Amino acid sequence: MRYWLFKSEPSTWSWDQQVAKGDAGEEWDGVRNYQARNFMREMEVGDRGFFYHSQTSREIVGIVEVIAAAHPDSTTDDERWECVDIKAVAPLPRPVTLDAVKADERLADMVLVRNSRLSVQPVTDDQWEIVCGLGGIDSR
DNA sequence: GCCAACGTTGGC
DNA sequence: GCCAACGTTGGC
Repeated sequence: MRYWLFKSEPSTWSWDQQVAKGDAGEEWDGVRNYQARNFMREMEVGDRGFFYHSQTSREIVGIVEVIAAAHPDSTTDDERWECVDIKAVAPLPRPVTLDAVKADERLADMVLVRNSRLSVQPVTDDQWEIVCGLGGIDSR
């Protein structure tokens, strides 16, 4: 299993909205960036990811699971763009802020720090465990 | 609200 | 194929 990070502005699509979708999940649509799309193409059903709120709160707030592999993005006719479907798995008991990530030298290489503009990012196994630890959750 | 960083577009 | 111009993102 691989790990990822999904970034969203809460005013556009928030964790609460994701949770409200339940196990049915939702398309992670609207991505118009080749790097982000390519990462989604690599995803497999069962992969897990962090849900990150950009802009106003700037923190990792929950864990999601990929429930459908990459398929055409229903919000555009442009066949270049694809997306996966994800569902909310659990909130982090203690959201991990961007400041906390930056303050932890073990996380210095996270894409979130290195390339803050990329909206879909890979997360290493080590980074996953560290962030889960900071968030107060068992990283199974 | 500002600005730096980055990606995309289009003229040549 | 290069590069300037432009648009967007996101941290501050």
